[in-house]
This record gives sequence, C-alpha cells and structure tokens, in this order.
Amino acid sequence: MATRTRQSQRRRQMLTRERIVETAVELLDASGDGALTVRALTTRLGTGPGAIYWHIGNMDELLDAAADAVITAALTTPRDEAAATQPDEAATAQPDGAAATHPDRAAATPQDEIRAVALGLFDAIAEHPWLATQLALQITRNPWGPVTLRIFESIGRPVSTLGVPQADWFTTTSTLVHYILGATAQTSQSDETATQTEAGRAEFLATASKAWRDLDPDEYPFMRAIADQMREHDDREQFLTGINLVLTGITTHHQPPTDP
Amino acid sequence: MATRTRQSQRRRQMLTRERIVETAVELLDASGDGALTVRALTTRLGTGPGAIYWHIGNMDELLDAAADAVITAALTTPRDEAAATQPDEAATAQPDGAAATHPDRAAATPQDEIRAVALGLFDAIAEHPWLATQLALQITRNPWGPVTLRIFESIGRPVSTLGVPQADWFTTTSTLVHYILGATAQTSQSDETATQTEAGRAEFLATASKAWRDLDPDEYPFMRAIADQMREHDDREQFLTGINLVLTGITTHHQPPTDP
DNA sequence: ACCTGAACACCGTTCAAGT
DNA sequence: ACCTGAACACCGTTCAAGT
Repeated sequence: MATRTRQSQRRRQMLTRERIVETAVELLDASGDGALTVRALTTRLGTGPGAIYWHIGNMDELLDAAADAVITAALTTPRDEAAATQPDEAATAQPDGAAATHPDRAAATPQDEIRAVALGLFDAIAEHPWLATQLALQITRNPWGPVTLRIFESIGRPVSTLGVPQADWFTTTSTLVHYILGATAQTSQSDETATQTEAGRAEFLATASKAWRDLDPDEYPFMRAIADQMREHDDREQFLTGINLVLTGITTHHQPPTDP
Repeated sequence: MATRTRQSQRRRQMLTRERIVETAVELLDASGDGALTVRALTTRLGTGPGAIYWHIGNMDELLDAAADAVITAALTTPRDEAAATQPDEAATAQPDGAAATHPDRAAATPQDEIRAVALGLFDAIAEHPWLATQLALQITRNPWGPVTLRIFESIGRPVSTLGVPQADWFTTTSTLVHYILGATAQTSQSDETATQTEAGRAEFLATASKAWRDLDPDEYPFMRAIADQMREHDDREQFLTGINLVLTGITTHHQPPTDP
C-alpha cells in the first residue's frame, strides 16, 4: 500500500534535530497551536517518542526551535519578499506611505529599514499564526532568548544609525521592539478561518464594531466613540502608522527641529 | 485534626464562581503558571472536579476570569497605590520625570493619567508574574476580549483629551496599548526568584550584559554595543521613557510646535 | 439546582531493551 | 550512537448517580 512505502521512505532518511523542527513547523502551520504533540510527530516521522527525545530535550525546546527557525528566516529574507508574499492583499490593503516595502537593494534610510524589518515580522506572523502565541510565550518566559536577541539586533542596527546618542540606543530600541511585539501579538488574527477572505474580515470588523457600540455607555464611552474607526481600520496600515509614531517620538526627542 | 476542621470549614461556605476565581488567583500567585490545575483547586476547595465544572465552563475560562479580576482591580485602584505597592524600590529606582505617580486626586494632565494607568499595569504584573503570560495568551487568542477592552478604555479615555483629532483616536490608543503590552510582557521578570532581591537583580543584569558582550561580533554587533546599557538599566524607568517617547510621537505628529 | 467521584481520553516524558 | 515501544504520572473533562 501507499502508506507502507511512504512510511519506509520516511524511515529511510535519517532522523535529525533539523528534520524534527521542520516537521514541527509543518504541523503548526497546518493545524495550529495545539497540533504539535509528540505523538503527532512520531506518526508523521514514523518513529517512537524515544527517538524524538534523543534529539530534543523536551517539548518547550522544540517549540522554541520552531519559532526561532521561522523568525530567523523572516529576518534574513530579502526585504522585497515581505510585500510579495501577500500578492492580492498588498495591492488593495496597502495604503499610502508604505514606500518602505520596496527598496530595490539596501534600505534607503534607517527608518525604511526599521519599517521593513517590522513588516517582515508582521507578515511572518500572518503566515504562521501560531507564531504570535509562541513569541508571546517565549518573551515572557525567557525575555532574552535567541528570538528576542535576533529581533533586537535587527531593529537596533538601523536605530544606531538614526542619530540618537549611543546612551539611548538600548531604550530606544526597546521601545520599538516592544511596540512591534505588542502589535503583532494582537493582530495575528481573531478568527483563523473567518479572517482569511476579504469578506470574512469585513464581517468580523462590522461585528466587533457593533459590539463596541452596544457597550455600556458609562463604562465604555471611549470604545463606543471609536467603534466606527474599528470597522474601517486596516491592521497592517495601523501597524505602520504606529511604527511611524514611535519613530517620530524618537527623532523629535533627540533632534529638535532645525528649521523655524 | 486541624486538617479535617479546616476542610469542613471550607466546605461550609458555599461554592461560587467568585470563590473559585479567588482561589485560582491565590494558587497562581503562590506557585505560578503551572500551579493552577483542576485537582489543585479541588483539594484546596474541598470538592470534586464536577463541582468546579458546574460553575465554570472550562480551564481557559477560569484563567481568563482570573486575569480579568486582577487587571480590573489594577485599573480601578486609586492611582496612588501604584507607587505605594513597592515602597523601597519606588524611592531608589524611580528617577526624574515620574511626577505622574503621585497625583493627589484626579490626574493633572492626560499624559499623567496615561503614565499612571501604564504604571498600574506594570506594577500589577510585577506583583502577579503569571499575568504576563496570561495577558499575552489572551491577547493573541481573543484580541478583543474583556481584558483588552478594559485596557483600551483606560488608555483611550485620556488619549481623547490629548488634542489629537478624533479620527486618530483608535490608532493612537492602539500604539500606546501595544507598546505597554509588549513592554510588560518582556519585563515581568526573567528568573522569578533571582530577581526578587536587589542583589539578585544586579547579578542577573551583569550576567546578561556579559553574555551580550560575548556574542559573535559579526552577527550581533548592536547587542554588543549596548551591553553596558543593559547592565545599568532599570526596567521601570525604561518603561516610562518608552511611554514618554510614544507620547512625544503622538503629540508632535498632531500639533507642530507653535513656538519658533 | 448543586455536588460527588469514578472513569475516559490524551498529554509529555522515561527507560530498559534492542541494534 | 541511535532507536524501539511499553509504561508512568499527570493532565482536563465527562457523566451517571446522589442530595
């Protein structure tokens, strides 16, 4: 039968840590957060649990490795891909002021580079929704693990050419990274299936908007006031605006306007 | 024996959803993230699992309720407490520009109110470390759940009196909230025990700083460059600086300086 | 309506035993 | 050195049965 040959084929290639991490990412991509179990791995790899545990210490380590692999790819990928991965959406959803997404070679300005890295992370999480949860967990449990380090380095590099005094590099970069992580955490997607199509997303926004307007006026006056903006907003655009807001804060804090 | 009487005492007061949530918070505070199990609840409440599931739908719902309870308390608490909860630290660690922590009545300026709410969340997470993980999980799994709503409302209210056009309220508030959530997620504490004492924290910072300096110079030039700042930084102070940076970005973006 | 407690399905992890 | 597979401890959750 086909099953037997596929299994033996799988068995034929040797089991490595790399192959386990690869399969873990596949499982997570295919079926989301709860799908990565040792047993799912063993059936897909045609082995037993002991084989897995020979190569990886435990489940958390594997989750870390999977997240690290995807994040590293997202951060080292040529920046153009970030915009190219979502072809149809990019055309409609991408508004003005997103010139950063198409630098032909090296980024033009540090700001462009920061925007490009941020969008790279944003898009990576859009492609791998489990990453949002995983990033959040890693950052709380191991705040200076390899993933956080890589993100800090990627954002910090352009920050260091931004003109802020070196003494402020750490705090400045932290502010940017923390915003990026907070924003991507919430933006991942509310309902994995409903948000896939454009119509489904519109419906979701309309529902949420209506829910906000129906809130208690005494307890939630602000949320009611912005219910309309909720319906009309675009996550990616809002994310970029936030980046620009923080960048404005950083630069104006350090270099008061030279022209009167 | 004492055990028997205590148990029957517990049994005597009726089991309510509220009492279950209360006990859940106690367990989480006492022993952290993994300590909240149905069985731990049953022994502590002197019941069986069936009794628990009569009052709460499932474990996730209980976790949500626990987080909601603590967050709500942190957001409605008179702002003074935020500074008062960490008496000795507040004296040393609190630098300049933190006048916001002691408004005698209503906050003086919107900025002060925003800082006060943010610090309230920061301190709540410092007191309940499991909140960091829980907040991160909730925001990714249910981006517009009650907890997020409450935080948005608390930040959005002062934002609406900041002078930015109403059309930008949602995006502006999002930027602030996302920064706050990202920052508090990472800041919770690296090693729960080691960071409790001042000496332990200093040692942790020194170790991390040294680790950064020992990184690969080609891969991590930036992290190496800021290793010193890591050793000397204070989380709370850095958090406040980040808030101020974002606030600067918001206000300068909307009201160009009127004086030349 | 509210609670009991045994039972179920499903985890991650271990480890003697094989090759 | 690398893998097998049964076994263990521990989860969340259900449900017939009681009061």
